[in-house]
Amino acid sequence: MTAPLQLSRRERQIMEILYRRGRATAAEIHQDIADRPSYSAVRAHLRSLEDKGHVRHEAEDLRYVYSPTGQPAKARKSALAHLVTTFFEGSPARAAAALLDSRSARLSEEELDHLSGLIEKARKEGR
Amino acid sequence: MTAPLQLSRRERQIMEILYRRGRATAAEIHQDIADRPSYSAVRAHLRSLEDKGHVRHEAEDLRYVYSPTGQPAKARKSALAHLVTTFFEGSPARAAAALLDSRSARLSEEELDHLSGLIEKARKEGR
DNA sequence: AACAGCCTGCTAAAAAACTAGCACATCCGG
DNA sequence: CCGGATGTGCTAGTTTTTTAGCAGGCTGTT
Repeated sequence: MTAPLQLSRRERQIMEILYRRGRATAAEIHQDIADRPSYSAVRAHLRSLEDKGHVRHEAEDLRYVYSPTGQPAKARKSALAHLVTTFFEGSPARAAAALLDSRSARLSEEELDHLSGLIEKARKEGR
Repeated sequence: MTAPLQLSRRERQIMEILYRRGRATAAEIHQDIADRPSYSAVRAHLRSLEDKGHVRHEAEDLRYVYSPTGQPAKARKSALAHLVTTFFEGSPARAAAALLDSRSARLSEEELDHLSGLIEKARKEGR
């Protein structure tokens, strides 16, 4: 039974920060939130997210450090899949192409090599 | 002055369907919504989205056909950027690598060729 | 013309999200 | 030992979101 991804705006903001940082205290999250609400509000949301099972905390150094319960890998994959179906007609290739677009990002030599390698691998497996 | 993406949960659902389909009637959107609300509710949201400038409609065949106002390309780019910073530490290369992962999708020969081409191009421009 | 079917606009009210602030605990420096 | 700084739990209130349903328009059919 996986957590039913139906988060509100604030909850999503918080989850995203957590995914980005891996783990964070309420104060850190509060800091990171763009449209900053009250510290209190953040804490309340964290508790609520914990209730719903999206987040867990461990006491550390007198305060709580929160982290997402879901495996980051899973979350990543699911987010990618969602984006691909929403914006790229379900085609991962198109999404990848958009990422490779040189206008938006320049990749290092190593990264390019790595990607080439992946493509080669895909070629072999496809055959 | 572009529309400030501050949508509620339902509004987001609707916008995503619109991006996915390009254009759709209220009934079609209603159909597509996972956690289905009332038809009436969908129409209300559409009107509200139109007020906020996220959506436009044209009368067609006695009913309204809605479509996103924003350029799809812009939306795509922004969604990608957001996802990359949230889940891939800001590295487009890692995101691309995830997309190429053969376990999640097998790409056609043509797609692979195309991607190789893009990588080559990036190599040249990087130099 | 009267009706059913499908559509829109609108509004009031229910539901959910969001928030502030209090009460209480711990730690630390004076 | 006493305040200030920082933390949490909780609860009640406000604001926003989400919803249903009414009123009415247009079409085509009988």
